[in-house]
Amino acid sequence: MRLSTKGRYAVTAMMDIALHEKVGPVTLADISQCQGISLSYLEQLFAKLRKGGLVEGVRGPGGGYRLARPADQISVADIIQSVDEKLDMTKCGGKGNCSQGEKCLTHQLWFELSCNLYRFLSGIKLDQYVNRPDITELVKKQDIQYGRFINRPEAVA
Amino acid sequence: MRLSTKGRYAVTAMMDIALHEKVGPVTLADISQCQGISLSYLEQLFAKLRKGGLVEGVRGPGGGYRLARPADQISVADIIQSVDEKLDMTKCGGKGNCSQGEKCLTHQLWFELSCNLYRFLSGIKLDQYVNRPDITELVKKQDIQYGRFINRPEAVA
DNA sequence: TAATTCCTGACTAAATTAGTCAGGAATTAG
DNA sequence: CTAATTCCTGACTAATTTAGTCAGGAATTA
Repeated sequence: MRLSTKGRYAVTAMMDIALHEKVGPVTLADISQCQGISLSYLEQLFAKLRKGGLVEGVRGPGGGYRLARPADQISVADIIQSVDEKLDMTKCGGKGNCSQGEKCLTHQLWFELSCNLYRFLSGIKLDQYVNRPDITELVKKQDIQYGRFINRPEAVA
Repeated sequence: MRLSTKGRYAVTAMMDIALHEKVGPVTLADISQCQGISLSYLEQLFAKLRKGGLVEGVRGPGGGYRLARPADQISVADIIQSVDEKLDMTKCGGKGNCSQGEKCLTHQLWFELSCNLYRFLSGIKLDQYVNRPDITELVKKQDIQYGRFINRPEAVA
């Protein structure tokens, strides 16, 4: 489990989708513009998120991405794991052969730390932020600012 | 706050020192050999740990590094922060000007997540592992395996 | 049929991580 | 005092990861 800007990008994008869930699928072009992430890079990340079973793509006009399961069943850990592949922080990848065939001195340390960190990040689900009034208000403002859904009046209603 | 292999190296090295605290200063050469980290890279990391006030260097024969304060006052967060510099995960660095002068949609999200993560990692202190019998036993075994303190019989006693 | 959007793969650039090298400064043991 | 040990510094290189670019194809809808 690594925690870098790559993971932040992924979580940010997923959050954007979750926050607009009721409106319909969200295009990568919108996310790219509003969150300031390059479109092509988003496509790389979403290839992984799709493989991870977190989102579904909807092609054609009016399409975009939507969550593959409810927001209360998607955690920050799920997202980071999908894009960062590695799960644990032990040197040996959990095999326990880090030091001349035996477990190294810090194997247990990292194993436990990984577990705790994973448990912590698993506890944070997307819906925790979606259901917050202060956040949803901010979203509305910024959607207007960026002219989002300007040619989809049915979406806003 | 980033969490990468660099941070793992730093924590691993610090743990090695903490686990041998009673024996005396630990040399980077020993850490390098036992933990499998390049000596020169360790020197880079320890330059930062020293600046961060976590360790003190002792020069000359019999020297090495020791903790600058008790092990129960050094957290994993302290160590990672020392080597990875960045503290928070917001795009703007906490300034709140991420989106056209205003806070971006996910500013609050990352701010809070950073706080929580920091609180979590701050809670894990070095002494939690030093005081565990299973770990200290492992250390002894491996010190013999690597021939550590072979010319310092007073240390073992 | 044309526009939209996902989707794929190959490529490049920048940043970070990791390691190398050469040498100097402080300290201690002999 | 001398030599060995160890920290300490800075510049350099290599590998890996992150980020972005580009070109084009596939599915869908208006």
